[in-house]
Amino acid sequence: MNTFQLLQNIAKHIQLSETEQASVAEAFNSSTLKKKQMLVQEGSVHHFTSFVVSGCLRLYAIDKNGYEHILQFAPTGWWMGDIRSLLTGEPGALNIDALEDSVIMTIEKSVLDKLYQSIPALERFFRLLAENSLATYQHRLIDNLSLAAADRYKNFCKRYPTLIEQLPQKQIAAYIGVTPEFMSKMLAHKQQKNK
Amino acid sequence: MNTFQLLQNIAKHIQLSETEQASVAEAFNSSTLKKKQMLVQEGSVHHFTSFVVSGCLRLYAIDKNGYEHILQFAPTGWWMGDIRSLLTGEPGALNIDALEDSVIMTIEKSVLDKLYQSIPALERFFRLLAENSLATYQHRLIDNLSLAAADRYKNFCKRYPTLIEQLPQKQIAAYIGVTPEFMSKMLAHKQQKNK
DNA sequence: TTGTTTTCTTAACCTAGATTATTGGAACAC
DNA sequence: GTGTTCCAATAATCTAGGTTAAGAAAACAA
Repeated sequence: MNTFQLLQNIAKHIQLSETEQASVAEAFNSSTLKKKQMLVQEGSVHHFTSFVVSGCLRLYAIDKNGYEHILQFAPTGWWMGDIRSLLTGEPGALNIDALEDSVIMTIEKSVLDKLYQSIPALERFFRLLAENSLATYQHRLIDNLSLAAADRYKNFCKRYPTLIEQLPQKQIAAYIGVTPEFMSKMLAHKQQKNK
Repeated sequence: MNTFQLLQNIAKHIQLSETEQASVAEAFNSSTLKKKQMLVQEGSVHHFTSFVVSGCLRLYAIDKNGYEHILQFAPTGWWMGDIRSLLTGEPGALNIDALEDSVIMTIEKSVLDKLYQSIPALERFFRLLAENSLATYQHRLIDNLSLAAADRYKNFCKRYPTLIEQLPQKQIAAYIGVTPEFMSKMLAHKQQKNK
C-alpha cells in the first residue's frame, strides 16, 4: 500500500506506535493525478494537505500578466499544500497541479486537527516540517535578493540534481525567476564557457 | 514583568494553565540590547529563540559584496531566530541585531525542547508560528518574483505601516531588495506623481 | 503518418534597477 | 561648539535581464 512511504516519511522525525500508525494511515486518502491536472485552483478554499507518493507537483502563483511563478516543486516523498489558505480558511491565491502523472495521499484539515488531539507527536512532526520549510524559503529569498540568475541556477542544480533532469527547463526558469528566453541564453553562454 | 506580554502572545494561539504559564515564564530570560548591538553573528551556532518585548530587531544576510539583505524585522511582540541554525545545530549564515534599544525574552533550545515534553500545547504554538511565518515568506517570495520595486514598496507600506515611520529608508530598501539610491529616486518620482 | 501543441533557441532591441560619484543635512560623540 | 559618522538626494552611466518575434525541434495526438 501507499501508506508505507507515508509512514516511513513520518518516522524520519517522530516515532509512532503500531496503533498510532494505523490511525494515521486510516486518516489519509489515496488519489491519482494525470499530468497537468489541477489539484488546487486559486480562488477556492484549500482544506487538505498532500503527501506525494510518486510523480511531481508544483505550487505556483499567476501574476497579472499571466506569468507563472513557482514556489516549490514536490517530487516523490515531499509534502504539498497552500498553507496560507489552510490556516486562514480563506480562498487561496495559489495553484497546485501535476507536472507528471502522480499518486498522492491526502488528509483533510478537519481530520488532521482531530488527529493532533489523539497523537500530540504529530504536532511535532508538522512543526518540524514547517520549520524546515521555513528555513528553505529564507535561504531561497536571500538567493533571490543577492545572487544573479546564473548563480541561482547553479544553486538549484546543486540542491535538486534530480529535478534538473526530470523537468523541462521552462519550469525551472519559472522557479528561479527568469524568462525561458533568458534561461536559454544563459545556458548557451555557460556551455561556451565550458569549452 | 516582561513575561506578561510574552504569555499574552502565547495565549493568542493556545491556552495554558496557571502552573504551565509559570513554568513557561521561568524558562525565559530577559535581556536588553543597545541600538546596533549584535544578538547573533553569522558563523556562530544559534541555540536560542527570542521574543521582542520592546524595540526592534532585524534578521539579515551579508552577501559577498558586503551588502545587507534583510529577511525580517521583529518589532514589539514578534519572535526572532535563525531557524536553520537552530534546527541543524550548525553555524548560521545570518545575523541578528537591534535597530533600536530593545528588551527581549530569550529561551534556550535545550530548555524549550524539555518544555515541549511537559507542555505539548507549546509544540502547537510553535507549529502555528512557523506555519504563519512560512505563509508570509511565500507571499513575499511571490512579490519578489512578480512585482516591480515600486509595487513591493507599496505592499510593504500596506503591511507594515508603523515600520515605515519607525525605520530609516535605507533599511526598508534592504528589505524590499533595491539599493538606497534607487529607493530614493523611486520615492521622488512618486511624490511628483502625487502632485 | 501527419497535424498540433509544447518546448527550446536565437537575435534585435529595450528598460528597471545597479553602480559610481558628489553634495547637503541630521544625528551623534566629545 | 566642532568633528565625525550616518543618511538622503541627485545625476550620469552601465548592465542584467525583459520583450518581441520568428523558426527549429521535440513531444504528443489522432
